[in-house]
Amino acid sequence: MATIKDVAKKAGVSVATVSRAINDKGYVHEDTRKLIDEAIRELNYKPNEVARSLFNKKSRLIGLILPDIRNPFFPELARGVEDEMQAHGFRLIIGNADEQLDKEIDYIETFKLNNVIGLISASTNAVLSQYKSLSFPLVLLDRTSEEHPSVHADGYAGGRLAARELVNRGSSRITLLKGPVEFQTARDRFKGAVDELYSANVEFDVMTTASFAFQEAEYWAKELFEKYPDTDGVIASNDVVAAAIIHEAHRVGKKMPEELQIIGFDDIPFSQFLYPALSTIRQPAYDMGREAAKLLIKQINGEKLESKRIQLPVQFIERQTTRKGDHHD
Amino acid sequence: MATIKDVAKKAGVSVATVSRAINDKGYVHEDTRKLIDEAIRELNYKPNEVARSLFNKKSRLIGLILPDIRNPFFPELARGVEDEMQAHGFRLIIGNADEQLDKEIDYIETFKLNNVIGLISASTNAVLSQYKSLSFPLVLLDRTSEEHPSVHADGYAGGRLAARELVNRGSSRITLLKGPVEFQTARDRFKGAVDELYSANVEFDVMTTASFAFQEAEYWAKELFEKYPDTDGVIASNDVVAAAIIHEAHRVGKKMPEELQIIGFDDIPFSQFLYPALSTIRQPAYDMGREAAKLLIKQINGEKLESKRIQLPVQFIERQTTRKGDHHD
DNA sequence: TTGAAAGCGCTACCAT
DNA sequence: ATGGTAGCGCTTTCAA
Repeated sequence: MATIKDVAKKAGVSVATVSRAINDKGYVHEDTRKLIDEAIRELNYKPNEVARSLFNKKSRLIGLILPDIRNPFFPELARGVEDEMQAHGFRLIIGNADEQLDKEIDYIETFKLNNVIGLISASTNAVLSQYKSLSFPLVLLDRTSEEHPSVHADGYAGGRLAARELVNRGSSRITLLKGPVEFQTARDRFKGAVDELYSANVEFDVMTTASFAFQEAEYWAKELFEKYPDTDGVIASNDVVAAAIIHEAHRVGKKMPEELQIIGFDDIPFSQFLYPALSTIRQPAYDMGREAAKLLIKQINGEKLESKRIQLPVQFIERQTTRKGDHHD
Repeated sequence: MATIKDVAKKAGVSVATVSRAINDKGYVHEDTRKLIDEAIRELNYKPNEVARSLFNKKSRLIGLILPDIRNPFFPELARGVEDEMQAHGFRLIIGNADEQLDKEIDYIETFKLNNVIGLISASTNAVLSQYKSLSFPLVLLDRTSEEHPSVHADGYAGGRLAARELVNRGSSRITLLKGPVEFQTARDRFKGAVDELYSANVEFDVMTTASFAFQEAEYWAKELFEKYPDTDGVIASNDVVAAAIIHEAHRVGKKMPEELQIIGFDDIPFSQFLYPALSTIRQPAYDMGREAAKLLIKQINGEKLESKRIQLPVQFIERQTTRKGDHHD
């Protein structure tokens, strides 16, 4: 690979001048610049990012930590981040924490040691001391905390919405699945649903699903019908769990949506292909990713953030696991 | 962040000695080492990867290029790669090419400029000249070429198997979906199915699905039933497409598996949750990822590769979109 | 407008 | 067994 020295030699100038030329800093004569551009092109020169990074203590790399790359919600977030970053000349490197604390810590460490210029984390353990001692900006995605800027969907409204739709469509013995308690987002959804159910004066049971992951979703589904065989409406903790419940409902012979209504959360691409197609509360994952990226870029550029906590609206997506409602809103 | 200088000062030795100590190279007295370890711990020193990388022209980073992070097959590959790499002290950075050539090129460039020590690519355009001029080893994953070591599943056998199962279970007007022609893997599957169908002397139509992606899957499904309304057996190009077909089949009122059998390819986690649960040809994605990682690590360590093309077996997963067969194998 | 030189943090060579 | 030092490729003073 050609270095800046090669370029300098070829153009007959010093490396300092070349450096100024590439970075558009300080003076460089028009003619000299031409010479340099020419040399760069001929040698197909690309500045060595590592050397730059060593000097600047900043690369052009952005780290993104995902808690579980297998849950389709997160790849969608990643795409939003990616597209926005790409448009601004930053490069994204993704780390999959696999819901394991040590992996997450490893990735943070890797990102630090490789001089990322910023970090977006959609992962579990934002409370971690690891996140405090960062020398670069951090944005929380699909998570919140007091200390860091964040982007998340309105889980509380989502919870209320899910409950309201279910009630309006006639479920009266509702089972509310509560996601992992560590997640603020999961708690928000839960609280929203509880509040709505209380105020509508509808009976409901609560079951905790201690994870959002695939492997366990089936287990939660089985447990659900064992514990609450009479339930006629389920508010699932996310679409993956909802998918498992639909599957199990078929197995135990429940008719959907006649005998059992189900509402998911997320609206992952697969939900439309389920049978019956899953009604769900949609989080605008792609947009959330983009917003998080924008927030991070602002910080990198040293701009003031007008809002540190960006909350995006959710939306009820009506499909086939809910009945036609008589409501109007 | 503490540097090697700080450690040296604190331990009262030279940086050279510290360097030798951390890297276990050359002599360093037991007592000195203790001093150094002590200093490292007190300062919480971590060697700066960027500086190391600048000198060595090698980082500990492995690049992984995925063609489409939204197709659940690829995250599964990624996890295999990740786990194996982690066990060997390498760090994985994932790039999502999003099936776009320029993004793929960008990622290769980023990886180069950040001195990755090796690259695994599951992406489209392995033919690219970009892949030729690499200064670090490359392993192709879910792809093959003559020039580079690769790991892939036995698509040909998979195609045969899919066709055989469908025929044995009584489909006689089969529609064979052919994936994107650029992919050797897609061509292999196709060829396998064609060969089997010919030798079984069964009628079949061919429809090309020019992508594996979600957004288009629904379109292929609709096209399928418009063009071939009488088909009673579909060999889908992958599970995502199969999911869309199941969905569409419900819409047009086809009973599965009685009137229509479907076989997918991949066995992504979601397939078990479809209704009817999808029968499919399973690729051992996680293992493929691990094997690719092993292959890359061997190359990095300069070991000879006994086999450059690793082919993993596929397997028929019987679920509900195929009828009970009368066959025995 | 340009260039010489120092230095980012680390490793490796060569002395000692 | 240890240390001084050059140099990886780049940017940035500072002088010219």
